[in-house]
Amino acid sequence: MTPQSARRRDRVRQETLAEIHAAARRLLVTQGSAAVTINAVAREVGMSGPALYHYFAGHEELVAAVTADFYQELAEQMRAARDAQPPGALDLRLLAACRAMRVWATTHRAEFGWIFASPIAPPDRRSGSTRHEAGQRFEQVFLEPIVQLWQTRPFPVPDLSDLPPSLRDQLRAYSAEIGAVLPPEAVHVFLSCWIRLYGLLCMEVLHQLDFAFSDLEPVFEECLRDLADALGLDDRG
Amino acid sequence: MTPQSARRRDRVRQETLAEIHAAARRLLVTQGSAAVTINAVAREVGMSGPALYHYFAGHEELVAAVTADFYQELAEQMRAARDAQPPGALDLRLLAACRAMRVWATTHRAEFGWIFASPIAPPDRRSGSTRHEAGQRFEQVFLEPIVQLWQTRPFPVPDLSDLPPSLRDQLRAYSAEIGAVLPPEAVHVFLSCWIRLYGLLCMEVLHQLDFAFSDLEPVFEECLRDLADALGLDDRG
DNA sequence: TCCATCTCCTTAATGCCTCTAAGTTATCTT
DNA sequence: AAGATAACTTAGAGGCATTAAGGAGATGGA
Repeated sequence: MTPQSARRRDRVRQETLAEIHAAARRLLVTQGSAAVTINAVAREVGMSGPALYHYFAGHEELVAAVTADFYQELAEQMRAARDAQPPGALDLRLLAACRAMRVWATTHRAEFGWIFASPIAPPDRRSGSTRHEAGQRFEQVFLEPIVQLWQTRPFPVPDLSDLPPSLRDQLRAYSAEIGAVLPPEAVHVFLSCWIRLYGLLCMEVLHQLDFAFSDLEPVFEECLRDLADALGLDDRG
Repeated sequence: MTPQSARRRDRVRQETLAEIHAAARRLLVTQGSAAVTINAVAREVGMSGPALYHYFAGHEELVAAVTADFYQELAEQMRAARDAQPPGALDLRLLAACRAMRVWATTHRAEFGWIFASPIAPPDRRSGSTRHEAGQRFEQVFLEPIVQLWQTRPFPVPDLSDLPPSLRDQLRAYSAEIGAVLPPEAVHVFLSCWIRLYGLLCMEVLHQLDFAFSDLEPVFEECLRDLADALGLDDRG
């Protein structure tokens, strides 16, 4: 066998794939989600329609692949911002990750919106799907510093026995799913923070707050202060 | 003139219009948002394609009209739940409206999702659009009891001078927009509550919390307790 | 070196979609 | 009764997703 050729062929394929992803993204950003069609993307990269089926099983798969890119890029940005802070400064690291999330979301509105409102319904949450895994990695960036925080300076948590049984069970299940790095009651705090943060960005990007706000930055900062409070952080960041 | 005939013709038109709305909704619920096409809707009501253009300028307008229906029905349900409580029980009235919102959202997932993730991007927030007005009425159902609450038993508010100037300006602007029925600092509390409540439902319906929760009812109830706290409500409801 | 094979791409074709145009029929209006 | 209007039809252009069939060139074994 000639690994030389095989390698080259593979490299070309990867380059084409990257071009396709870039073209799809360009179309999304410049012309909206409806413009991301197989044909348009193909045109953009100089192929004709059906050629894309050598790279994706269909439109849905293309969308999923691009969505996974976005998750990854977002997670990467957050991770970078987080890791730009000193390893010991857990507070700063967590806040930096949060702020990086909003910065990415607002500077990449189309992409961020695409993440949770892509034209594919219902959202593909199958375990094992590329998108699901990318989403997991994204959540992970938050989870990690919170776990560290929990281990070095535990934040206040509710008493498990005060929570409704149904909620308790779900917290236990998720705690198990993440490898029990957090006990259920700490999972509860983590998820509450996540919901407030991500929910706010979700509404912002979907224009659900335009009726009252033109700039959500101070609202986001206030949300961060709330979370810092809940986690016992020093939020002078 | 024969108002008799004119009235009849108009009645028939309204009936057809209602049939169209119903068909679009049926398609949305049973086959997802992508199935709501002009052609499919027309087929459903027994007309052929272009006939629908006598009722809507195009696909986008049809979508907007159906979306407005949903806003209206949701607002109606909330209002009904609210008004089923005694006029004096502001706490119960507010909580009832919130719970009705979630009940409608979860029993009409497709419709609720359609409200903020309809295939039309960017969301149509033009003042004067049917959808914008419907949205306003929807928010109104919340605003009203909060205004009453504010007038009869003011809830704690932040000091305006503690807020960043940009936020202050936006709160002032929105306060003015709603006719100054709430001062800016009370608007801040109102909007914070709204964001948490609506944001949670938004994430639930868009499947953004499936990774951890299968039933968000207890999470929603906890959120309600937080809001009740913030508003000084009696939340034994 | 030759030839089978595989990869990547093409065109053709089906059937769906949106939307416009033109024509028909039934229903007002006067 | 005659003209106007509303509601609908079919025809058709142009785009999209997807499948099928085929061609050109690189790969790789003989």
